[in-house]
Amino acid sequence: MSHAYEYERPALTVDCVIFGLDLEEESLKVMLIERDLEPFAGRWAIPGGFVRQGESLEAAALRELEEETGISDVFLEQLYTFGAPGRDPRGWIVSVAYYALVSPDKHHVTAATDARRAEWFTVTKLPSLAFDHNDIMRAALQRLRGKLAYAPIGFELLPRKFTIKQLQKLYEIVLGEKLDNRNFRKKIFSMDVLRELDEIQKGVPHRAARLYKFDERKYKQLMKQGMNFEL
Amino acid sequence: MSHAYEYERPALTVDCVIFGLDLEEESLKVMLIERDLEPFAGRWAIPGGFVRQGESLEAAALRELEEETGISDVFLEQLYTFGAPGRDPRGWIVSVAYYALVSPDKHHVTAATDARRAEWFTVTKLPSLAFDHNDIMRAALQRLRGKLAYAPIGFELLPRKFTIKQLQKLYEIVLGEKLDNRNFRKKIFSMDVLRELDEIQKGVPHRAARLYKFDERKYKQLMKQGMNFEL
DNA sequence: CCAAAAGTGTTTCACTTACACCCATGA
DNA sequence: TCATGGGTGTAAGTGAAACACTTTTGG
Repeated sequence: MSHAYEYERPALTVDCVIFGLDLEEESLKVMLIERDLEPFAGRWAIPGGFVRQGESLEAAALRELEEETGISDVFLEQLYTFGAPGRDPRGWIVSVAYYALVSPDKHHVTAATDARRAEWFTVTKLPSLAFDHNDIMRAALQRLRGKLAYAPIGFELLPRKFTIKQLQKLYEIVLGEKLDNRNFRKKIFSMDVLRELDEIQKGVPHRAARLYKFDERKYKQLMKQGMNFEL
Repeated sequence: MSHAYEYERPALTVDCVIFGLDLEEESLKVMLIERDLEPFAGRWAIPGGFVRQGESLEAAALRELEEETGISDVFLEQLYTFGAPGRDPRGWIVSVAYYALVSPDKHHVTAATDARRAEWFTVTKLPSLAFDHNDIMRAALQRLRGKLAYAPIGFELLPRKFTIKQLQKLYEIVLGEKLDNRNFRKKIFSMDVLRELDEIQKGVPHRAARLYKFDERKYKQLMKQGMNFEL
């Protein structure tokens, strides 16, 4: 590790897999951008862009997110860094991948500031993506599925006020398996991280469900006391 | 994402946290290198170096590992990428951190090819490290502890042939808590991923323990069938 | 009053935990 | 033969899984 300047330097990008939930059609979505330039013009890709000097990686990811989709203030976590030689035909480009979880409250979506098309795709029906973005997507899905079980990140995909059924649906959609509603309720209530609201669901043609929100304060408290979230 | 060349580029390094186990003194170790150049001359740091063009990140980490410590053929996994502005006073340097698990079979160690001092440190007694390497170390430890519980990576830290007691000790050392030996045995045997050898421990002044090895073949088989490793 | 989803209790079974003694070996 | 760690069985308790009916509301 002598001088930093003896070496060729890669270009550095961040790519951000943006997850959203469609509760109506009960599917997990990701936002993709249609490339207008070569290479891979016309192909869909994970939104991303170059990191600027003086900017942290996370800041770059947040900036790209905002610029390309108009989305801000979301859950964001670093995923993995992709640097295989040849992954980008333009040259040596290393990409730090992030994933974001966007609640339906914030699907202002498709509001890309530049002219590129941005669209939500159902994760089970993805087109073949540009670059090594299929790999990135695979990694992101694996991480989301894995982490959902032991970290309270699912709430980031729901509206701030949600019903237990919606929460259960979220788990069923992402994990791809049916869950027993009685057991699910017992488990989630036993963890004592939900705050029951005085409000109920509106506009449903049947009995309305009670609304809840995730009590982050209580969650952090319990974590300090050594509880562990698991679903 | 127009032209890759409009932007400043960071220098890219890999740093590799090397974990080893000392079964005699029952402690978890990491290998550190004493810096001979500014910045941080004389301080201890996580071994690492610049990524070369045409080289994958993992290949760079393996190369550095080999060059700096003489260690090869070990478990290696990407950890996290550190890119905070100002993390390196020499300029914009982004580092992809890896961690490696080295079995005592391979502690040829301290055989750094260049003149720098390399030494094993007990993780609970680390000096203050150069750059943001304290953060990297924290992340590596957290990952190791977390992953040990649900992935069979502990075996990477043991000799190829080991006793159940040694395996248990490993878990105790890394997780920092005593485990009940009867329950530990029951659990590990119930997972059916160990192959019992016809060999026993040598050179102990008491009853010799049976030796086992991790049966990776069987493990993969069971994983496909949906079993999940957990300790 | 009917359709549709919300919400609730109990039993069974498996797994985890806690705990103490005999066994085999080398010196 | 004794000291040292290796190795084993069982009972109690806890949590997960399986399962079906009653309640509420809007139309």
